[in-house]
Amino acid sequence: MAKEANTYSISELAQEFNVTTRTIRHYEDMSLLLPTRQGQKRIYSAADRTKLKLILRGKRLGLSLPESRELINMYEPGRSNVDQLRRTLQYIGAQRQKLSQQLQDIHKMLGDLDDAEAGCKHELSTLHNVDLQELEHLQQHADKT
Amino acid sequence: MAKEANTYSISELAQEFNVTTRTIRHYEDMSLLLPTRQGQKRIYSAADRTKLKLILRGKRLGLSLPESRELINMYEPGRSNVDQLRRTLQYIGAQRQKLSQQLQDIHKMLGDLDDAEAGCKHELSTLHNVDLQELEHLQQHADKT
DNA sequence: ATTGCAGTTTACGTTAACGTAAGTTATATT
DNA sequence: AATATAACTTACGTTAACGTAAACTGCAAT
Repeated sequence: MAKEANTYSISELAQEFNVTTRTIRHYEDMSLLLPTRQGQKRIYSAADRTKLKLILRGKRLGLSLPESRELINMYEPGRSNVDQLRRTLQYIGAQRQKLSQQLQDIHKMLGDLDDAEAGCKHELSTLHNVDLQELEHLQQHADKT
Repeated sequence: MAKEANTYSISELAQEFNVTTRTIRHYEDMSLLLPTRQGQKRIYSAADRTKLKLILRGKRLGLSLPESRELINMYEPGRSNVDQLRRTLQYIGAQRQKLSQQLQDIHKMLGDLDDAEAGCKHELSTLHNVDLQELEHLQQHADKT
């Protein structure tokens, strides 16, 4: 049984996810990540990498860092407290609501984009006709001289 | 033909969309809205109301105010410039990409929420069993005294 | 006339999420 | 040994999107 290292340096993760090392350290400051250390250097596990991925996904969806922290902690075990579990279930429901609202928003916006695109293309085509007319004028003018 | 007023005061819009008047004025400062005036007071048209709705939708999807401004301007006429139209089409495409990325993110996160919920409910059920066992102990203890 | 809203302007304050710079340390390479 | 490279800590700076406070202006009802 060989040792499966499967760890990452901070710059490896930074490269992979296209963020700065400062950003990753900031997430640690905000208690979203807690990599082990090798001397002074941070060593990130596969789990850490996944957490980072979740944070960035949350960011794309407009979550704050505390919100992402909540979600990450949810996915982890060891909350064995009934009240806390109930609160977590509440939170899950709330998040679902937000996401379904976002789904609606996205579909509406996609519709709007379709309309806008159609409008643009239409205008473009009429403008092209104008261009062609102007071009003909120019050519006639050129013919005359 | 009667006149259809269909205008709003700033506080009416604020109430309807659950934002502060400060927020609405801020959008004006950022050139997202440009209501007419009745003396000093701002008068918002139905079009202004729609714009506000678009801004807030954009906000829910993580757009910045300049981005929302772009989108709003897109939906309006009078850009009759070929280059500008092409750039707008580009922008539309980019937005679509972002939205489809968000769609993916949302579906993934919804899946994660399902998992988390299942985990929670499972833990809750086992904890309830523990509670029941403890309850029995307590009752037996109470019986003894 | 005054009290009380609803609205206005001006301007400084606040928070989140990093950016950026300066100085330090550890490891590897020439 | 010296230099480079990557990482580290500390700490002040920046930007967006408003919040908040202060002081002013109508207009309406008491």
